Amino acid sequence: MPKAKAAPEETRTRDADRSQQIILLAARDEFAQYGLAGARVDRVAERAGLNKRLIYYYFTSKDELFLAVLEAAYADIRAAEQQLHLADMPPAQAIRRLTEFTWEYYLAHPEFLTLLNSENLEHGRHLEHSTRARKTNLPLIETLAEILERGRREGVFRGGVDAMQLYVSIAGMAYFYLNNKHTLSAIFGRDLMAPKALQERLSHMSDVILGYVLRG
Amino acid sequence: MPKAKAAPEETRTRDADRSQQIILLAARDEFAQYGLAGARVDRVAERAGLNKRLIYYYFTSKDELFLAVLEAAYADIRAAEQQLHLADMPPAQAIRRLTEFTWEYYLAHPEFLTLLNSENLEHGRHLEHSTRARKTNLPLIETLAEILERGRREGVFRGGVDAMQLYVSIAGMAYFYLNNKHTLSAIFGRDLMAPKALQERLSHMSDVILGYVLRG
DNA sequence: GATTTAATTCACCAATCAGTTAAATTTCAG
DNA sequence: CTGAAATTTAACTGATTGGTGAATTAAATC
Repeated sequence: MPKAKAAPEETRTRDADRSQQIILLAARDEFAQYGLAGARVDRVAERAGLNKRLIYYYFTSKDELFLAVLEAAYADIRAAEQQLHLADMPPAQAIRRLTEFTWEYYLAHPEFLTLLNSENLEHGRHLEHSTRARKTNLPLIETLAEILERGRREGVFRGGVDAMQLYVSIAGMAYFYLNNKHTLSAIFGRDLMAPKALQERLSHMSDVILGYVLRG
Repeated sequence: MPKAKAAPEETRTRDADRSQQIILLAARDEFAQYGLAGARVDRVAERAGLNKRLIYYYFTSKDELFLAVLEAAYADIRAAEQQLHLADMPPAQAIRRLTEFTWEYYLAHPEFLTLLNSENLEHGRHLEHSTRARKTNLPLIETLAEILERGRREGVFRGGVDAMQLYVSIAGMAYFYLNNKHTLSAIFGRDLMAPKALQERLSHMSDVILGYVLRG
């Protein structure tokens, strides 16, 4: 980036931005796999193929590295959500789409779930000092509230539905299943990750959520 | 003082069972607070007021201690559920009661949530080797399936509802809210643990779940 | 009350970990 | 060309960690 002569991008031996990005992704995987306490900075360096010292050079400490990972994770999911353009859809379709999206995103990004767990285990102490996080997250609830209001005005949705409650329910139904798939599988003796099982779960979720918001 | 002939239980200075129980409770709190990786055996000993060596004497390793804690946690919640006698209630009341119970249990036992998280972070490797866990958990789904079937026969419930799906949804709606209360509060700027907020959450959950199972 | 057995304590690793020190290497503006 | 900034490296540290061998003490049994 900080250079453009004739052939700008070829054999970059040094690139601060790229190094930081590599560290961030390596750290994300490490934190996701082992949790904050179980993660090892040495292993992050190994994953990144970079020296450990560099991690401290760019991110100061393990905690600040974790915060950076967490903020990036939130930014990623909210950015993906905004790509859905829910506000442009008919209300019922928007809710269905959000449900599907949430399910599929959690399925494709299991690291998001464990990162959330780690942060909450520590009472959200990293996020507390992050104004960035709130700013990226609030728009979702606002959009959802508008959809609910629009649906109500059009007479297809019931009234009195709180956007945050609904979002937490959608997320929770997906989250619990996927986050706890190992214990649930062990306990109930069913393979919860079989394609058919995944399909059934999404179908069930949609039934529950749409059955709730749609006017009986 | 250390004597008891006629009266057997008074000032026991040594009691293997009691010590094991004390260790188990101390370990539960430690694992719940810090997760498996973050938990420290030295701190468990400190909490228990007993020597660390004793923990290894009774539980062999940190992992086996964790398994013991986890099995006890499952046994506790399933025992409490059985006390509800759901099978003796009208179907709709039983579902409502189960929803309330799940919410209140998670609220009163936050350690259950984080223990689950820890075990799933490690792909359920402790529970895998535990036949005890499956035996304590399956009856719940069987009971729930019977309730759903009874409700359907009586014409109050819709058909085709899978007991496991429904249970996961009930648990998930409670779990996500309570487990992630810190990040959700930080993000949405609402105190999710205020009495009124808690009441609203349960009310919402009941609406969603009963709205789903009840025949429209 | 002596002896055996079980419960508990003490003292101690060897390995690990987050973070640091100090210096080497590479890039590039001037 | 060169000096300084940017980037990379290896070696180290002080504290911590799960786990252990052996001694000690209380209770049960003889």
